[in-house]
Amino acid sequence: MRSVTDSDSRATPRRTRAEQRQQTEGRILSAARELFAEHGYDRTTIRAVAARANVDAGLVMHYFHSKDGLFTRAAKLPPDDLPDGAPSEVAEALLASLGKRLEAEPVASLAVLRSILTHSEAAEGFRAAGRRRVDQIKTAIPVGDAELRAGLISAIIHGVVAERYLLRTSVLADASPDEIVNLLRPCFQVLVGLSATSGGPVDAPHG
Amino acid sequence: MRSVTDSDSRATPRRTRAEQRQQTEGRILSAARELFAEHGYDRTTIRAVAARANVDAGLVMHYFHSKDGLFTRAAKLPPDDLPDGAPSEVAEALLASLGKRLEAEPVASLAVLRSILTHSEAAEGFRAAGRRRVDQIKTAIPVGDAELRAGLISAIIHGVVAERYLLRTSVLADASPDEIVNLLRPCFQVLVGLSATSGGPVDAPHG
DNA sequence: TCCTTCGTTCAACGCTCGTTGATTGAACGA
DNA sequence: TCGTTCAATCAACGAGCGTTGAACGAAGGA
Repeated sequence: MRSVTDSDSRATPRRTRAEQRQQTEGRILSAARELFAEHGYDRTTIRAVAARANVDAGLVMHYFHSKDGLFTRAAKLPPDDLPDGAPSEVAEALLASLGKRLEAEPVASLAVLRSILTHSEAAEGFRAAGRRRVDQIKTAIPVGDAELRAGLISAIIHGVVAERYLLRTSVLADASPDEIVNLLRPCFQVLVGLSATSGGPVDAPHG
Repeated sequence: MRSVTDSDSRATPRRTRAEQRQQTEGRILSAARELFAEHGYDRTTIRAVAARANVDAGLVMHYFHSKDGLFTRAAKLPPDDLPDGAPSEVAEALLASLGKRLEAEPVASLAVLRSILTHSEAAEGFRAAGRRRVDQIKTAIPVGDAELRAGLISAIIHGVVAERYLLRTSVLADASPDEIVNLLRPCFQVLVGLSATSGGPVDAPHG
């Protein structure tokens, strides 16, 4: 219950300036990620971020120059690369990646997702990531409408994640990741060009 | 290109008070729906709605009492009832309903959808509608995890609609409704409990 | 006709927000 | 040790917002 980042930032004065700054910046970024994920860009106040990070609002401005700057830094996502290969492998890789996102809340990713519909910068970043994903999937699907198929898979993933974590639709919020992944498996297989009943592990319907 | 509701609300003074009021209210509601759908709840200003409706902001308050009141009225949706029956029929009905929503922008529905992630009232209305839909679908699916299956279908529909109209992801925004519906058909059939290749019209893959 | 009703406008209040600039005091380099 | 750097605070500005209440003028009823 006791850590270095306690309520008073000057509790342990035995730190170099660089350490101090890095630590404070980190605290601000964590607070920002949480609040952006919880309330979205517009409803998240610089003052609120500062308060959660035990810091003055002016300091947030000093470090990140603007609210947009803070969001850009806080919502920066590592590019998720799925291995290309046979369609069945791609389908399984997509399902595994989805499963991982359903195991534990991906806070930074939720910060973007929550703000996507009302903040143009978040939307643009999301579209760019979507294009990358579509291009990756496309190369593994040997059909003419590969782009649309990849786009649909993307839409399904984001729809499920959004309803589970942002909207907390009870059905999806309570389900186990495995249940969801198993039900979605035939969908992904079909969209990837496979028949629904061939290739990859297919579980019997639950219950 | 010419209608009674032109820029000047006093252009045709030959109207009774009730007509006048109803007309102005309608103009305000249309403007509100458009702006809520375009920018979401937070970024839509009462002043902006009033300006688009060629009316003073105070009048909007006078008629709707608050911004929330305006949103509630503007975002009121007619309940979409899909016929219950055999799983295959339900799947087709869901696909048809999706197809309709993909043919023409459903503005009122988009106003809700755009505001869902940041406005709690919109979220609650959405969840309620979702529960109704899930209950409807559930009765037609004879398996144990019917609720989750229905929830997934819901999530897919909203994911697709959101990416097409709100995010305007190029792949989904440019595709024809038929292409989307046909690709999604096997997914819905599987989720509804059918095998992907039996029952209902199944098109050959496009291209 | 006169008084009431009501659609509509206008100016303003109070609040919150992003942002700024001055200021303080401790860490730092010479 | 002394002057500089820089993390951090504080008070304030200006803009935009939802909301209010007074005021005006045309429609409606007696």
